[in-house]
Amino acid sequence: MVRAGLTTGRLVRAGAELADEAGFDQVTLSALARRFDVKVASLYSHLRNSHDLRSRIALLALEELADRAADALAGRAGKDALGAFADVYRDYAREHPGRYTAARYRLDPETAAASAGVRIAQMTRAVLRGYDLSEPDQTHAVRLLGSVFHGYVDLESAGGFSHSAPDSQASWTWIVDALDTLLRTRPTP
Amino acid sequence: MVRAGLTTGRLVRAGAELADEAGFDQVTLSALARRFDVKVASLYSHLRNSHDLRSRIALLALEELADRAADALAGRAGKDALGAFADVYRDYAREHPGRYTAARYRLDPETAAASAGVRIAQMTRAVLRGYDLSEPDQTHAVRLLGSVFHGYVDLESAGGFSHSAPDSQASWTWIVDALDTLLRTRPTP
DNA sequence: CCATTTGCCTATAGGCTTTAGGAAAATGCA
DNA sequence: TGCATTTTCCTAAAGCCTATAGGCAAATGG
Repeated sequence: MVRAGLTTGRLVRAGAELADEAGFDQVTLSALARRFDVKVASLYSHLRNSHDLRSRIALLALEELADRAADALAGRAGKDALGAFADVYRDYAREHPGRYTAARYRLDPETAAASAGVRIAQMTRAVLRGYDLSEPDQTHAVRLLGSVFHGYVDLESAGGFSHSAPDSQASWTWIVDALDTLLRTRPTP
Repeated sequence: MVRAGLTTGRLVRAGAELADEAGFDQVTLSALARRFDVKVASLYSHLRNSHDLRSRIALLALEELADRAADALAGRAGKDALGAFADVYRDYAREHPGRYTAARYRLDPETAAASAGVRIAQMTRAVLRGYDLSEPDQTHAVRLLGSVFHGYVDLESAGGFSHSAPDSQASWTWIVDALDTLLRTRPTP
C-alpha cells in the first residue's frame, strides 16, 4: 500500500485548481479524492469536512489577492494606486474565477478576522489615503470601492458584459476614472 | 390516494419561500417534496429537474424586482429616480435574500433574454435619461450602477457592513449621493 | 528493533437527483 | 352515463455526495 503523500496544503491547492477549472461549487471531497486516486474517507485525516476544505480555499484565495494587492500598491499613490488596486481584483477574478468565488465564501467571524481579508481592507484604506477624506467619509468610500470592484467583477464573470459594445475593458477604465474624479471632488450630499 | 394539487407555479412559489427562509442553496427537490408531503419523484411531472426549479425561481425574482422598480420609478426623475431605483434593489434583497440570490442564478442565454432582466436593464437606462450622458458613456454608467447596487447588496447580505460604524444606511445614502454627483458632473478621463 | 503514530483502507449509512414503470384519480368525449 | 385517455402521484432502483467507525500497514523515533 504505497502512500499518496496527502497533506492539508496539497489538498487545498488542488482544490483551488479544481475550483478554477470546474467552478467552486464543483469542489467536492469526491472530486478531490478522484484527483489523487485515493478513497474519499482518506481525506478526512487532513480535512474536517467539506466546509473545512472550502474555507481553506477561501483563505488561500484571500492571501493571494492580498499579496498581489501589496505588490501592486508598492510605490504607487493616488489614481495610480486606485487603478492598480482595481486591476488586481479584476485580473485575479479573470485568471482564477474559482478562487475568486472562493474568496467570497462565508467564513465564521473569527476565521474571517484572522484572514488576509483584513489586510485587503487595510490596503483599501491605504489607497484612499491619497484622497482627502475624513471619517465617516473614508468608511463610506471603502464600502463604495468594495461594492464597485466586487460587483463589476461578479457581473463580468457572469457574462453580463460580453457580446455587447463597448467592450468590458473600456467600461472598467471609465469606471476607475469616474471613481477617481468622485473621490477627488469630495461628494456633496 | 388523494392528490396534493401540485402545479409548477405552486412549486416555484414554495421554492422561493424556501429560498428566503433557508437560503437559495438549500432549495432542493427533496426539501420541496417534504414541504408538500409528497414523494420526490412526483415533482418531476411539474419540473424538468432541479436546475429547472432554480431557473424558475430566478425568473420569478426578476419579475418581482422589475415590478417593484417600475412602481418606484413611476413619476420620478433625476436623483429622485436614482435613489428610488437603488432602494428597490436593497430593500428587495433584505426582504427576500433567497430570491435575490436566485435573481443572479445563471440562466441560459435565451431564457435570460426572455426574462424580466431585460426590463430591469431598460429601467436602468431610463433612470440615466435624467442625466446628460451619450453613448458610450451611458452604457458605462449602466454597468457602474449595476456593479454598485449588486456589489453593495451582496456585501451587505454577507454581513460585511454590520457591527461597524457608520451604519449601513448611512453609507448607502452617501453612495447614492455620490453616484448622483458623479453622473451630473460628467466624468472626465 | 519494537512501540507508537500516522495514513489510507473497507464498510456502512444517510441525503439528494434522476429515470422507469405502474396504479389510481380526473377528464372528456360519445 | 360510461369508458378511454390523460394526468398525477407512487414504488423501485441506480448513481453520486458527505460522513463516521474501525482496521491494517507504513513511517517514525526512542
